[in-house]
Amino acid sequence: MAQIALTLPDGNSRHYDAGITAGEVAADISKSLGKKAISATVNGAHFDLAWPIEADADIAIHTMADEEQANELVRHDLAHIMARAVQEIWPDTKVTIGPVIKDGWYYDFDRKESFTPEDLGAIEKKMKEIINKRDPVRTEVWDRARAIKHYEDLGEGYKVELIEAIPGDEPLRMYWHGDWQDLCRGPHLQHTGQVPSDAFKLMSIAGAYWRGDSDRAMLQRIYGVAFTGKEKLRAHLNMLEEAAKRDHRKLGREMDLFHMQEEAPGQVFWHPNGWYIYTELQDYMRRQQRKGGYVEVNTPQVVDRKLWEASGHWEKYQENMFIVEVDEEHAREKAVNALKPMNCPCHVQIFNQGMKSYRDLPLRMAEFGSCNRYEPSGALHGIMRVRGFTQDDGHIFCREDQIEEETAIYIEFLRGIYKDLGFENFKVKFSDRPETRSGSDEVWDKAEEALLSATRKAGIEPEMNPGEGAFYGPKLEFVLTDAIGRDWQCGTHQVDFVLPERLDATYVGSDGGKHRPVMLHRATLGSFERFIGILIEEHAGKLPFWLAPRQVVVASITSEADDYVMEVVETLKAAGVRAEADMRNEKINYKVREHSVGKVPVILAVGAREVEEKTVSVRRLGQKQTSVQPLSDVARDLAVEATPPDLRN
RNA sequence: GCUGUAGUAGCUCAGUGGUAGAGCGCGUCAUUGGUAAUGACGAGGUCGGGAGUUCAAUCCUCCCCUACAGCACCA
Repeated sequence: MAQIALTLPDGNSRHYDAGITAGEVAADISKSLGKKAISATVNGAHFDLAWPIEADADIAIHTMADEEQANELVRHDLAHIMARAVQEIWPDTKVTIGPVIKDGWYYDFDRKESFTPEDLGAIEKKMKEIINKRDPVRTEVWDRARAIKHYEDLGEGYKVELIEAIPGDEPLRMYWHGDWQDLCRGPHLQHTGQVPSDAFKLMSIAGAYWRGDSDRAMLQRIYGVAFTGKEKLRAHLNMLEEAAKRDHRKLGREMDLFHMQEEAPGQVFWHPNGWYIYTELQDYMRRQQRKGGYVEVNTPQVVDRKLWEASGHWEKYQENMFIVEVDEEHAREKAVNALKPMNCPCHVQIFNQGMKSYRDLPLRMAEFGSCNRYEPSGALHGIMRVRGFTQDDGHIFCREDQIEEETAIYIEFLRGIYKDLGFENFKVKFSDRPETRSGSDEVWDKAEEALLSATRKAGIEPEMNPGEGAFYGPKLEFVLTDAIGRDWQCGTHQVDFVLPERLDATYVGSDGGKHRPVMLHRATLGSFERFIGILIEEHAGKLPFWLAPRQVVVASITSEADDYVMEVVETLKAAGVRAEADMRNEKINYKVREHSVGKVPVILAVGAREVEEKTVSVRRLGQKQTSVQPLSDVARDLAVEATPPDLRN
């Protein structure tokens, strides 16, 4: 029999017969490792202890102490155990797929009756029974025909379809958890008892389309979370509870920032406090854009469908547009308009006025553009995904050879702004051509290459998002996450060769001939609505002082201090600080609590002593200790903090 | 849009086939207090909307609206 050399992480090599399993290697190294081993990494691949190793390789044996591998195995085995539990309780249920995801797993089932939240308890109980049985996990390799026949006989049509969709001709791995069998690429643990029975929890039931296709069957998905130990599960559940407190919908109410109501789904009623944030941000962005060489414009809300037909949006997005029909009495035909769902076609109209020369390029055009989109009801989410919103939109008209430079300039522009707003780290995703698109493949080749190369030159290696581009061009997405870790695209930068063509934008080149400009679509915050939502969750409501809607409350301790309270408020206002007085007949404890809950960053308490000394007692949000300082010093310091970062020296 | 869950006072929630309750908030009065809730009293609800069953519906049935979780979508 052939001999193979396996190299351990410490550099030592051991020699074995080919076909030895990682489990046997572990046992050979030491008896205790043989017992504790759960899996192995063989040449970078995660191996089941039962799989044969056929050639020389680097090998590392894993135990439960290896968090990454242990979590994967525990979660993956739990997916199987849950599917088994469900089929034991409801044998008419069809199984489909059940992958490991962040913090846990899910499994999709097809069953006539719906699972109820109460069922989760029953499933959990059954799962614990299976774990306690310590059933062996067994693996066999079958050829495809046999596997297909097997599933056809069982009536598991989804499994048959899965096998048929797996490319190539390789044999398939079949797993058994006790008597229960599933098609699976593995790896797995050796018996169900290795899964901690107290470190998982079934979280929720939701619908999910088979193969992610909304034209196909709606399955029932059960989500679970799992860890290697009880403490880690508890910590995770605790984290979720904390994250729920940062939810912008909750804080929006508590801080009196905005509300939404049935009559205007997906649209925001901004209250005075929220509008402070909004306008502060807008003022900031306007300054940044002026500094960045943009000209600001403004375009109509209601625009004839002809323009949307010309741009291609009518064809692709008609069902997501608010249609405004005007039936003018003497008009020959009814005018059909749409509320502007985006600004690009309007910006091209401005570009098209008059004759542009290559000397005008790059032309950076910006608009705080209010848009309305009829988003599907299920997509709405607080102020993060809405039907009425305002983008900090901009379009850069430039020559092809300016794409890279403009992209590089833009990435730096965005970076500086995100940094000012407290986002040092953000994801960058690159989305290339989607299936349905405008423009020739040559044009797409050019656009994708230019965008990607500029991004890489900016020192960013984006995450690839194949097929997710806009219909007119590839895009870069700048992604921020909410309190519970969901991704939200905020900034974007897109190359577009198509729209200038469709809307016939031209400029006169140095050769005197007409040329087609390239259009770069870009938004930094994305929309004020979404960005403010993210901002609230990121800071848990404790916004940077300059963005805080209520910056200072001056609270009297006794009514003797009322006159002085007003003096302090006036002094602060004169210094450019948003200050308000609280002279209610309440105890200082009460006032401190109320304004702390309201996330006011600074509370200044004044009583007899402060009146006497012309001082204030300063209390910062989240801090317990206070300090007594001269009013003039405090006014000076807060004036600096109240200044937006781009205006400070 | 799809699957599931939910909608009772401004907020968080309890409750019942015989037209509703708590805490907080709000108002009035008393209290002038030193850094996360002073006390007493009081005012708030056609129980998301519509239809049906019933002597009687906030509660049961159906339809609709909205929200939440996930899926699909996201110019």
